Amino acid sequence: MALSWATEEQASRSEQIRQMTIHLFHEKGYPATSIRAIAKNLDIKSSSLYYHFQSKQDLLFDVLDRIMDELIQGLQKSVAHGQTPEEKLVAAIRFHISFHTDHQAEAFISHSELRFLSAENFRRIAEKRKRYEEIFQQVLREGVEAGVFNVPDVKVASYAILLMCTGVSSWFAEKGRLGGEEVARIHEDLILRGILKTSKGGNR
Amino acid sequence: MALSWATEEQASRSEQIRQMTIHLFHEKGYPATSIRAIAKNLDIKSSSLYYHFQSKQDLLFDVLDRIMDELIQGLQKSVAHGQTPEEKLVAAIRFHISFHTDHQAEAFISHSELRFLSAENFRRIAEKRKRYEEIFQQVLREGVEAGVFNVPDVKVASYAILLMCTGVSSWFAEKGRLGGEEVARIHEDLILRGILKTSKGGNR
DNA sequence: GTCTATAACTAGATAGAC
DNA sequence: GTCTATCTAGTTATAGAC
Repeated sequence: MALSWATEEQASRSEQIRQMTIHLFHEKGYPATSIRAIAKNLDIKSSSLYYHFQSKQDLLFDVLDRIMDELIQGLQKSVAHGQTPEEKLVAAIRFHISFHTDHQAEAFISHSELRFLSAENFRRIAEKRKRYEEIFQQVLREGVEAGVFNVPDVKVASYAILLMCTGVSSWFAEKGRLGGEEVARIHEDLILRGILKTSKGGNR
Repeated sequence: MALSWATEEQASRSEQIRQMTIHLFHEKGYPATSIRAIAKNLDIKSSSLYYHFQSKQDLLFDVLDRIMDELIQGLQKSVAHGQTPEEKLVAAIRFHISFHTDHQAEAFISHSELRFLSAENFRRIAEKRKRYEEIFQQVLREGVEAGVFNVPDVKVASYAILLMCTGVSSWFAEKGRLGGEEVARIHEDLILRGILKTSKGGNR
């Protein structure tokens, strides 16, 4: 599945640059990826890249900002489909993991390259990351208030759940032993059994 | 707690270089950390650094290799203290989290800088990482065989547990709301409830 | 063990032609 | 929108003095 802004058959040059940037940032990271290398991979000269983006920092921000928008939009949409806190949580976990298996490069750099953002750009991305985490925390809180979740610390639990699933992008292999859906089911099971008040999570 | 090779009151120059390297790699990453910067922070010239290490790559490998040794040794020692699978798992989680809260920089770079190792150096570090993961997997397997753990996929479960706890180093703040022990307890609880066979019909 | 000096190279970014 | 050419500054690493 391609990201929504990349679904056009003929990707614009700006979009080609973004995709190549994501690929190379994933492979080598921001500092080790030169503007020249991005350009060379697209068969243009590095100076041409500056027609589309103001600076390397600008390109980093643009890429990360779009990934965050995609994440937030997708999570909101997924959670909205659930009725109960348990359904909402499962939907959230499923979305989070499928994003991390389907877009490994995007998911990886959305964490690893944060420290290369300028102070102001970091502030803007950190805000969106907080919005994303808060959706999870809200679902957990609803479950606690409804008396179905046993979560002593919503923030720590949300970090634990997010990081466990986020980590999938570091080991998941497209052609590995398990498919994305199996991986998602294992994680749902582990998490639900970890936080549900009854132990019905195990035999859903 | 300091790492064992750093307990001497007068750290050797090589050790000072390693500590500064860890600090700067954590802050900026390998490619963005210049040999000059490491040297400057120790009030020596960059050329002097080459007396102690052959190359920047050599320094990266040396630092990561020692971190892996410390992790493996510490985990083995912790697990050996437990009698039952459950005790062993709690000991393993406690060690893993305390390492990630007490040595945030070391823990962080032991993942983030892997991709900057040369092919041969990567192979050597990856082997040690595998050894570390296998200790966790062995404990989980013992629990399954003893009939106390409900873990449908030992590998995925080990990754989920490790990554959940590993992630602590990315958000844990020394002077934050929670101490390291509280964080560890919350994670132990979440994991144990997630995998313990507490009721019948837990299998899928 | 640390220094000065420097070689050989690569980086981000811009000017101006077409 | 892409090119050539170039500026300035930074990079790893080495040679050889002390």
